[in-house]
Amino acid sequence: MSKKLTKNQRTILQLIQAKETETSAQNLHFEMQQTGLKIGLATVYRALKLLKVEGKIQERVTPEGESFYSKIGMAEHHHHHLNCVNCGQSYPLDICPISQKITDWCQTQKFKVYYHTLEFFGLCADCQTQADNSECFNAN
Amino acid sequence: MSKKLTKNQRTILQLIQAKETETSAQNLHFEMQQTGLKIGLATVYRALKLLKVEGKIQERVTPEGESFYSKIGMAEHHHHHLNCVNCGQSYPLDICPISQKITDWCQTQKFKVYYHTLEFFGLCADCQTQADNSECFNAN
DNA sequence: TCTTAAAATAAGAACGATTATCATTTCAAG
DNA sequence: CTTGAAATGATAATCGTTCTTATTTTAAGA
Repeated sequence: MSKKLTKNQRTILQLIQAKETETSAQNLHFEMQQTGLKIGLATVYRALKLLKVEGKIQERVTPEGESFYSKIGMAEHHHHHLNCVNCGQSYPLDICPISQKITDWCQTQKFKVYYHTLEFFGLCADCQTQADNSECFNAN
Repeated sequence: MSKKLTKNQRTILQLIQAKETETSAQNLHFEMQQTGLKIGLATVYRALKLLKVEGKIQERVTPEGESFYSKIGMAEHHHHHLNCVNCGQSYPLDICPISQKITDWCQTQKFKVYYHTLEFFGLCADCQTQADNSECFNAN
């Protein structure tokens, strides 16, 4: 289990671990191109999938269907979001009410938990006023 | 706010409310065709977006980027999942550790919470053994 | 009941992130 | 140095979703 990583895979893992914010596959690809590292987009996706399956990074799929990747949040230091169902904006929270006890229980379900996501959905301040005016339902 | 719904929009809302399980836009479209109701796929998507923005239904985006819709879970009667990062399978849970107190706190952030999602990610029983053998990383 | 402007709709094209394909290159064991 | 497996790059294909545009429906006013 957990085979030795290739150079590309290691580079991507390090890039992600160096970031405090989540990033997309496309963005990682762009960054590597800028740095002079030639790498195919498909390879980036393949590496991300591998790292994900090995539990080394975590993925969040936005309401728009795009995936963002980040290092596994250590202890209580990970992020959840308030997501606006109208404009799609995500506002990070810094609380996490999921106790270790709950994660432990999930493990007993013959499921190996790497991490969890907790997302709240509703209307952000801006869209609350807009929605009241019954307009701007095509924000993003 | 909350304008009168069109016939199509009402039909879709009722279809969703009649279901105990989440359903996709494509599936709703298919079902309505079967029933003899002629409706365009785009109209289904527009209706779902409207209902979502009005807080009448909730959306869950799978790790594969597909959206599933369901009625807003009343009280503690909604669903969270164990999601396998390898094969993509979602196993519904029937516990929810998010207290009303937390939701209330989110409301104080000038954010109107309609609902939340809580998802656990890791390896399901099958994929744990497969991953140990370092194979089959292309399940789905 | 007509008129008419706004909203809703249908059909299909377009979009875009992701995945599949496949030929080529790299890697590691022998 | 061989050689087969794994990784890679370039690009085509996929597919759920959104956009476009012409048409139809709706609802309010005359």
